[in-house]
Amino acid sequence: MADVVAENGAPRRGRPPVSGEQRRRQRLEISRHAVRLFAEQGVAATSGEQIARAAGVSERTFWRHFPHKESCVEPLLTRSVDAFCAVLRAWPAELDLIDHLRTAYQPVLDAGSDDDVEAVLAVVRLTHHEPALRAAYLMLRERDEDALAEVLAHRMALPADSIAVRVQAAAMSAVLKAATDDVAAATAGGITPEALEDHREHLARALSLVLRGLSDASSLMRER
Amino acid sequence: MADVVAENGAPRRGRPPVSGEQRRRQRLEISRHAVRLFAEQGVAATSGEQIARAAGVSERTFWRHFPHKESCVEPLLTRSVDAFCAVLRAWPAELDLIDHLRTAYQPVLDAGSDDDVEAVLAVVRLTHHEPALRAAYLMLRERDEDALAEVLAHRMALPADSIAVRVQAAAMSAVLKAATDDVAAATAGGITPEALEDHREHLARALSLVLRGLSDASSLMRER
DNA sequence: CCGTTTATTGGCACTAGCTGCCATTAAACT
DNA sequence: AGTTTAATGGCAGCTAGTGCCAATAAACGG
Repeated sequence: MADVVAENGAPRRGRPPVSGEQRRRQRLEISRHAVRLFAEQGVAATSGEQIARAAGVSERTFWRHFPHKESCVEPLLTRSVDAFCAVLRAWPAELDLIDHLRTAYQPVLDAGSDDDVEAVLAVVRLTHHEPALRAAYLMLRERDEDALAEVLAHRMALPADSIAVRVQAAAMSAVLKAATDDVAAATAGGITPEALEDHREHLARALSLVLRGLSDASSLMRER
Repeated sequence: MADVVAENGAPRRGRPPVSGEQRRRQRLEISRHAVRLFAEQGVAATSGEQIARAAGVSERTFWRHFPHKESCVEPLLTRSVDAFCAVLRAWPAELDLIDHLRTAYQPVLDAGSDDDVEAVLAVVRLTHHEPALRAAYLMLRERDEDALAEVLAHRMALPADSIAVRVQAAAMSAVLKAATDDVAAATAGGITPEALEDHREHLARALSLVLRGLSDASSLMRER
């Protein structure tokens, strides 16, 4: 029987490491419990032990999955930004961004179930009262900004670390953040399709405005 | 002799509370020691007790001044952004931003002594390896974004929470962040006047580009 | 100079977020 | 069953950070 081999050719033996996919699912599951508790009783009042118990794992393994308490929100949040990046990646070269978003972007919904959408919005709302969560949120957004930059770089046929791309990615990210804060506030009393519609339209308009202003990036390329 | 009275009219007695100015100076002084230690031996390896000892206060009062270890960098960093805001505030209505910056903006130098400038840049460099510091840095930038928004709102005669203003402030803040990261990297081996010149020119160009794109904000005002 | 009043400081105990270490269990293959 | 490696759980321990109270400092009026 053919041996299972690692990429480097060494024949693997013993229990195989858990797949990245499975690990992500585990983290996501814990994340859901953590966010629920955070929303119910606040971050400070929620202990790591409590989250671990709710998620059905030992405290020790909980800390192994999440280096800080606040990073519990990460798995939930990244999903929604990943979805946006995917939409961006699928943006046809000839189409106006605003039109592409109107047809391809389901605001936060791409992220997963309705409960997850509500959870994501709840976290965003929480970040306005919980500084620790806000910090984690901002860190996440900056990571996602890099992902955005890669997509833009590919589209503009420029290096991802060029100034033009970085500025554009930063501007888009800023718009995305503002729009997300808005929709979170607007849906505080419950999610309505209208609110999401507004959000998409709103976002599409602001984004294309930003891109229009920056698309003339040639003048930026002279620098350095 | 006339009694010292509080704003509400109640005659004040006993030891008066320390002035905000004095408090800020104290925090700044501690901040300098903390940043030096962070740079020398890393954040994790620097304990609150150590910072307190270096600054000549008890650990307890240290924690009273700074709720978290990482917030030690705040006093130093805010100074440089405050300086930028002041420059923005002094921006004459008829002048092009790029020209105004060329004459009025001394990159990070407005902030204080040469040592402080070096310290600010050192912190920015540190944030790239120390996640906790990065998070604090991002929080700070977001606070400063609000200050920026107020300046812009006044200039554009729009409410500070209007979408147009917020997007513009966010875009400017993003540019400022990227430029700051750049100059910090460029001066890693020592500060040269050329590097600062480049930085200013660079920043001025990117900023006016962003503003040009967004100055046509009327289309944004239709939303909502 | 002395008492009174209030603000700040320092000391100490204590909670909670995390980490390192080791024993135990689980999942593969022979 | 036996071996090998990965994941988990339990426990000790360390540090960041807080609450509480005593001590000191800075104002004032006598």
